[in-house]
Amino acid sequence: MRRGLEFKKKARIIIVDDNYEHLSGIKELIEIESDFDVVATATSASVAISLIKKYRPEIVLMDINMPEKDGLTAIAEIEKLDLGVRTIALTGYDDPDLIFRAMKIGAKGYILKTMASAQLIYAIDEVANGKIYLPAALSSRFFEYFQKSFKEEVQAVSDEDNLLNYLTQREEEVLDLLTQGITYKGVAQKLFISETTVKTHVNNIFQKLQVNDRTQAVLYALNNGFLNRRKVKIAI
Amino acid sequence: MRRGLEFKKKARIIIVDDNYEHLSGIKELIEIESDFDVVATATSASVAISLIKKYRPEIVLMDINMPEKDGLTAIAEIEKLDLGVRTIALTGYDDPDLIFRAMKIGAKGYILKTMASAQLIYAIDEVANGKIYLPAALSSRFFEYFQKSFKEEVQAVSDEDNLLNYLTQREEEVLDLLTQGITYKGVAQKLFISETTVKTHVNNIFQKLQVNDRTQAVLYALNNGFLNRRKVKIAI
DNA sequence: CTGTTTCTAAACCATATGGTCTAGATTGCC
DNA sequence: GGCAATCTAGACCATATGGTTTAGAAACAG
Repeated sequence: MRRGLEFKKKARIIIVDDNYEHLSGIKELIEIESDFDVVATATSASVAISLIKKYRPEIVLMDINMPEKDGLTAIAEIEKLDLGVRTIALTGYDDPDLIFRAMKIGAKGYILKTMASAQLIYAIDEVANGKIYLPAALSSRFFEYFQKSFKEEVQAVSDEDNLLNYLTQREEEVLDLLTQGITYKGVAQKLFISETTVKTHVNNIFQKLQVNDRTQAVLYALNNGFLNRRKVKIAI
Repeated sequence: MRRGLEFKKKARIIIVDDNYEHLSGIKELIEIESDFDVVATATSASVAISLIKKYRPEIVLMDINMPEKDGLTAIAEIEKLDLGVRTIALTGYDDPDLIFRAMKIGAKGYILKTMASAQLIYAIDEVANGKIYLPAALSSRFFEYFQKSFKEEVQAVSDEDNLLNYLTQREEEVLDLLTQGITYKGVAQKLFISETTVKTHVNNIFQKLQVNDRTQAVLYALNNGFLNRRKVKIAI
């Protein structure tokens, strides 16, 4: 284990939960069952941000379900501060969308309140040691969601009747340059051909892609995975 | 456990590895230490695809590092077939990029060859039961990579000196229509203003975005999170 | 009230772009 | 050899696009 006694430093923690009873419950739990140091607590996200700036803790336990400013936004803000603070999301729901969003904005862990206290301690320990911790059950949910959102995109992109497949090599080169916002003249120079030849290619491209102008051609190309067919989009 | 004896069905498995010794090693391991049914094996991805179509297994163990057609491409193809086959990636490397790409294209698990045999069996079991399984260590790596790629995009997108921020509301509306490949005339009709007004707006947009034509403006907009600033790109 | 910003719109002009047709050279295939 | 596809390139024309300037109306801030 890399966290041998010689390296062990009591991780300093701030807990945020709008429910005061939960808050003190978690605080006590941590103080009794671990050797972490709860330096502060907060019942609102805005207060929490100030406390974080002041105390610079290693770990923040953040309840996601809070009125006013919600936990996700708070996590995003904390990440933006870039203080090296590692945040663990704490919530009652294993909603895949919540998990996905939390991990996306930079949460280093995600724990359900219903989980055993030992698991909470373990999670804090892992995250304090630089790892990212997501319990297997939540991890599984995350990936289902993750893959689903990709699948929809990929299908749209790698279709057989992608009109881009009908382009000749030269036409692809021309389109490639068009997607960089280069004029016909520029394309002609880059490819060492005359401008009229470029125009011929472009017209053929338009017909093959069934569009009327360069902007539409570029949009078609980008939306159908032309430039680097290995790129896709994901909704946050 | 949901997989009580009454529901247990011997999962049928196909193993793919270009190294024949590894292949038979894994096969034996599974046959001895579990009650899964290895219905076929293959030493190349193309053969594997045929076998999968023929046997319709529940699980495919796919080596990622293969010559000719690599495992990732194979997994993508299998997913495209949409036969309900669940694929587990098997490799020697815990390269985060590999893990990310494998999970993105739809692998339901990712196991290192160096891992204990019990873990392989466990993974197969989990995946056969409809879950997605990624060992904690790999999961951690995945998320680091995942978050890093998001962080870069988010920074690029939500930058203060994003020239898009200088656009007025009307200019944004015009640009929005431009990014849909609509002509000036079309924009004018949609916004109920004259074509010359559109031109004025467009010219202002060009100056603010420091570009010379609509294609470049559209590209700038797309690359800087104009359309739906909550969308980002990730490389597979 | 005055200056600023934004949205509107026109005139004028130059050039880039798009549509269509024709055609030679090259390559590869049957 | 001959056909098909591809890349090349020109002519010709219509229109869309881009650059610049000017200017009125409305909203808003100081």
